[in-house]
Amino acid sequence: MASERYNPRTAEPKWQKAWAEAQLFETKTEAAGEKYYVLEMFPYPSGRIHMGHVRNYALGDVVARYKRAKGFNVLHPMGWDAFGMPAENAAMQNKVHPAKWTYENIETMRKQLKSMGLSLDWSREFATCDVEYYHRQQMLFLDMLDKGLAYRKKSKVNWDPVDMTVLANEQVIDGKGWRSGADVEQRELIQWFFKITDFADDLAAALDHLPNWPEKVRLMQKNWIGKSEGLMLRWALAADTAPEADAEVTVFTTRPDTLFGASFIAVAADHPLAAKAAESDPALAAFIAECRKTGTSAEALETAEKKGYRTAFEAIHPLDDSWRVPVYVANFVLMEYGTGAVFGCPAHDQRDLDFARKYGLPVKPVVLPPHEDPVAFSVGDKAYTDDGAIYNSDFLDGKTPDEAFEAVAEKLEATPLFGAPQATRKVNYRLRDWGVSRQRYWGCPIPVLHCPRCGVVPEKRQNLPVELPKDIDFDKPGNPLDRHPTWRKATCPQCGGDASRETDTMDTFVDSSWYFARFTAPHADEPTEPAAANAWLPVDQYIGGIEHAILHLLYSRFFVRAMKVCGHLDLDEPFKGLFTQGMVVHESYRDGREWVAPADVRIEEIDGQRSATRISTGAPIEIGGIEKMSKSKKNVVDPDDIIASYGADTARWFVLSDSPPDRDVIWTEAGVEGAHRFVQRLWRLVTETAEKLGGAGQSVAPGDTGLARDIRKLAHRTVAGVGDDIERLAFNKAIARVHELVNQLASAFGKLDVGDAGQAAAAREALSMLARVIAPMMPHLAEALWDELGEAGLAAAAPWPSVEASLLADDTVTLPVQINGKKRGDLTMPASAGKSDIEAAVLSLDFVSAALAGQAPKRLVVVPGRIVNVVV
RNA sequence: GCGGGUGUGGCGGAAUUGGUAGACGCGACGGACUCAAAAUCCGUUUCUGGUGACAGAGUGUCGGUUCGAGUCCGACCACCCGCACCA
Repeated sequence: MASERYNPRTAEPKWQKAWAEAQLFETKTEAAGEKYYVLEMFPYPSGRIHMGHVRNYALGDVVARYKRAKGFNVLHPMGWDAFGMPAENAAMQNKVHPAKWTYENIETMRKQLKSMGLSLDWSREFATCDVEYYHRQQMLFLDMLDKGLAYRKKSKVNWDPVDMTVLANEQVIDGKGWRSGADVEQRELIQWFFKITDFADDLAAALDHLPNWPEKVRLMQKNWIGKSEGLMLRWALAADTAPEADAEVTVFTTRPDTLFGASFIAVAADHPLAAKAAESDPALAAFIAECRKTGTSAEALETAEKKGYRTAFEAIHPLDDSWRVPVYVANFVLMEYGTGAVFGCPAHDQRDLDFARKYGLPVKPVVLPPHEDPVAFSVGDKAYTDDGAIYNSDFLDGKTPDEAFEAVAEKLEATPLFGAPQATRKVNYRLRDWGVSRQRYWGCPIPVLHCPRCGVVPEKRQNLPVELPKDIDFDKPGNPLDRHPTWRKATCPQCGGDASRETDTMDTFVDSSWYFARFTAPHADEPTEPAAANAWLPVDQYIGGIEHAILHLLYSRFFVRAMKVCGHLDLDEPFKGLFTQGMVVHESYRDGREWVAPADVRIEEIDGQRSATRISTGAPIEIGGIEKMSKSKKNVVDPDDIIASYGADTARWFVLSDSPPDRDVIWTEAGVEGAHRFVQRLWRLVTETAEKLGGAGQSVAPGDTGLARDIRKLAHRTVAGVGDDIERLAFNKAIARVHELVNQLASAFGKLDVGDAGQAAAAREALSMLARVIAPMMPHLAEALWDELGEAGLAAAAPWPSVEASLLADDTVTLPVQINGKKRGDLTMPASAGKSDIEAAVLSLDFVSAALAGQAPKRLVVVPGRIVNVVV
């Protein structure tokens, strides 16, 4: 019966089953059609999906379903980013094995995702904690080791002495471990690194060739890589101040053009020269110790005052050996960047200026701003960092800073100091190599052995995988692999003697750096099947949160380069198109200090004043801000509840409506209800009209006049518009168009004459188009409508409707007519009317001749198809 | 501090990139149907003045370019995001 309400609870599982049985979404690499790879960032199996997932996967599914309808061979896989700390935390807290916890979560979340009706190829599913997956990751590691892209070095880490583990920077809060609350120590450990800096230049340069990435993300990555070109510049220390002959200090500078403005050298507290000076100066030793202390808490640096300590050393100016500058140890110089030493030019660097003012050092300007008088110009408390003309600088006078840079570089490259060039050109990056060692259990074991005779030895490929032991205890802090009774014991592949396994596991960012490649051949013995990887990659449209703008995306870009070097694929960039979606946010509610979940709150509006009460007690509740859904603020809405009461289509439609997908979307109960009303309205419109039509209009060509033509125009225009909008990922606009179509069809169908075969056929065509146009967004309802309309097959397999171009053009155009730029009326003309026809018609309009009052217009602007402006 | 972005009705947001500002949705108000309610349908809804046709103002603020500016240019204000002693 057509008058029945649409019931998603019964309809949605039915269609999901039909899709699965038809294996509609299982992709064959060799199938017909141009390839299109849509991927959303795979989820961490935390337990349940949240609204952010719903939005992310709804966005991707629209693209996947639309492209499929357009005839592309679409790859749209799903998997699980399944290694990581929460599983270990759960193990410690609930005595459940990380594997069991993880796989149970995956089970739950897979079911939830399936209830969304996503067009995913589940046959390619994997979790990164599957042995089959991390086995191949270990192969990659060995390949990278072989190519010199993985190596070990000593590095400082944040060490939590209570949990006995290494913490990431984000896990250190105010110098304390986020879990234990213990003071975090800086420890030097030998760690594994990937040589991402080998590709620093390419990673930065290639960003310019990713036009389908958000500008913002490209910029963030560029800043992160932080390329700067400069000189390594050696300064001799004056022999009478230095403890040994030929002593020198090397600085890195990007501004050799300001060398004549130098007034001091500053070295980091950890610099060898500082240590040397401190040997004979206890006060300096104390200063260095103080720097180290404040150095650990990163937040303190922000406000920390620039402090320095003057050593006895003096350096000789590279361009004037009669000129000496003092050497300071300063708290603002970083040992990790450049050489750990800088020369200060206070006039043209704010930081150097602050320092110079504090210690009374000379401030000599050497770059003259345009239109400034060289005699009068001086620097106050603001350094001049812009372009200008070099002056006060001997042979550099009159040059631009760029020219002066070159001149200094050339001269000093050719000047020997203690038998080597005084300066060499050098490109420095902010980017550091990627430390991948984690002292944890639930990660991919690093497949190497430590042999007392042979040292660090890679495990043999045929001995892989190095599997995680299953019998593990989390009773004690520290890495369970370290204290496992037998797991570490192994045989050295080189000498056959006893050796012990590496107990570090890999950062989980490694797992997610190549999963998109694995999806192209998820069951291959090798990490990839190069032919499949090359056929499918790059990912045409990648969709995920902005929070991964830097690390995940940069690491993936690095991995593709490393995998190319190792012969696993032949690809320059992993993601051709990137889209970063906004968050799902919700109003928060609180009762005093306690946060209250939206489900427990009733909202009322009286005279425009919204107020909230707790449903159970009737107590008033304070309405808080609109914030990211989070458990701590309890402003979460469970997708399961929404799908159970409204259906997946309503949830999908809602998260796609209104807000542009790159902005935050505010979840509101009223909005969901509006979406659900629309679902029902569509159902009613289609079923009632179909019933009215009966068999009328079947296998008849739609009419081309009157109402039939009007109906066809509406439908064809919507198809064209929605297609454009989806291509541009403007789903909110696509939805507005569908609303418009439904509003207009509803009114047109009111006048429908079922006896007119042309009209009936036009109505049929419009409804069939409507079903296909909503299919990417509301796939279940689309199937139900498709079925009601008596169409063959599944809507999900139906091609995108083709548009008749003749129906997009108008026969007449209505031009707004302005007088002096203000709209005063309309003029309707045949679309074919020329400029002179329009001019004549405009001048004969009543309100135009009234405004002209017999005068000729000063100007008559006619933009055909757009507007007319009469200037009087 | 540096870099980037955004400011449009009560709210989320449109505006074909210089051409009718406010599409579409939410909310609100009015009406129809109903004994009544829900659901549904129809209408109104930027502000000010007017019963009204209509008039005036209006896209953060001030100025400019243009026949015409939400859109371009300059200055300022507010908010958001990223980076932060990177030499």
